[in-house]
Amino acid sequence: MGIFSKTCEYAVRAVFFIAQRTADGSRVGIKEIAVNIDSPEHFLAKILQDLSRRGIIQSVKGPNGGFYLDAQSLARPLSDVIEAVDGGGIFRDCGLGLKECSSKNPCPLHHDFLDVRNRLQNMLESITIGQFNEDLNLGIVVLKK
Amino acid sequence: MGIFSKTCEYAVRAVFFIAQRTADGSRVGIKEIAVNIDSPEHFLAKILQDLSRRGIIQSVKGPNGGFYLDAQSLARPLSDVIEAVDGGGIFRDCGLGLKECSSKNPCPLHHDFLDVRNRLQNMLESITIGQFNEDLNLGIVVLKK
DNA sequence: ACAATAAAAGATATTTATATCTTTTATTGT
DNA sequence: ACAATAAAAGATATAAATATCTTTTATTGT
Ligand code: FES
Ligand code: FES
Repeated sequence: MGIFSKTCEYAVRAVFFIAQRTADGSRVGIKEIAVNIDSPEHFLAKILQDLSRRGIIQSVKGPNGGFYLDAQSLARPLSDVIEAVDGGGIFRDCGLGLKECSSKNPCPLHHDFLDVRNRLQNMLESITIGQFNEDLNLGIVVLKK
Repeated sequence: MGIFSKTCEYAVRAVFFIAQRTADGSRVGIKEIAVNIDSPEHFLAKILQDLSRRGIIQSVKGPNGGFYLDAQSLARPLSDVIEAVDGGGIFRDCGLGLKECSSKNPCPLHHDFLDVRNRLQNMLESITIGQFNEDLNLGIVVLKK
């Protein structure tokens, strides 16, 4: 596994995809999302249900229903998705697994980890969910393969 | 889980502990290591067996036996331990889980991830297993609690 | 009202990571 | 040779992450 759990990777890819596909106010269904971000459909459904309950994404049932993002959601920092799915541990926990990460009783790598973690956090807090819509449209960046 | 697997966290903590405890040429047993880095003994044994097979740490059986590190091992970069336990994925894989991480078909976060990953890699490649012995002796850094 | 649609929810299955226990092998000192 | 020691190896066990399948609920258009 990488920096995030697989679950979280799916969540971020899905959220980016929904952002791009529903910029015009339409909705996109779970099947279409799953196919386009290359994720297991039913598993992704669970993930998106959870994000929907938390208000990070929006959804409507029934015909013409699906997932979408309102203006507020599009403006959210990506870190909100990470926190919702994986929790904030990646931003805060000791890189060597000590129960407490503190500059009082630091592990040998505390100083270095703090730096890497802060960079990661700053990066994810300054990226918004909607900011790649255009690049995705242009094919400059991709969400599968 | 954090940036590394739990397995890998145990491995790094253990390796640091062995380095400190055997700087005088002695050996340290699995039980003592486990207690001092707060890890499950038998599980850690498996991990250290693997590191021993790979030549990253040294061990001898029998009375006065245990784990230790030769001069070469003390000088190893910490990245070798990470690579041995978790594989190099953390240094190379796409942060969003795309099968290939490439600047040709990049994910939206490719640029940012590349930076974070490279920093992490540089950091772990420039840290040696033995370099915290003194800080550990002085209690400036710790491996448990 | 009704039928069709699509997400939500519930239940279950599979795989991987983590952990424990037992037996074997190598080494040492007597 | 022998008994004691400690890691290595083997066999299971448990927990968590990942994945699939089925049933229910909300919404829409007719
Ligand atoms: S104590 Fe380990 S990263 Fe802070
Ligand atoms: S393609 Fe995603 S990090 Fe490089």
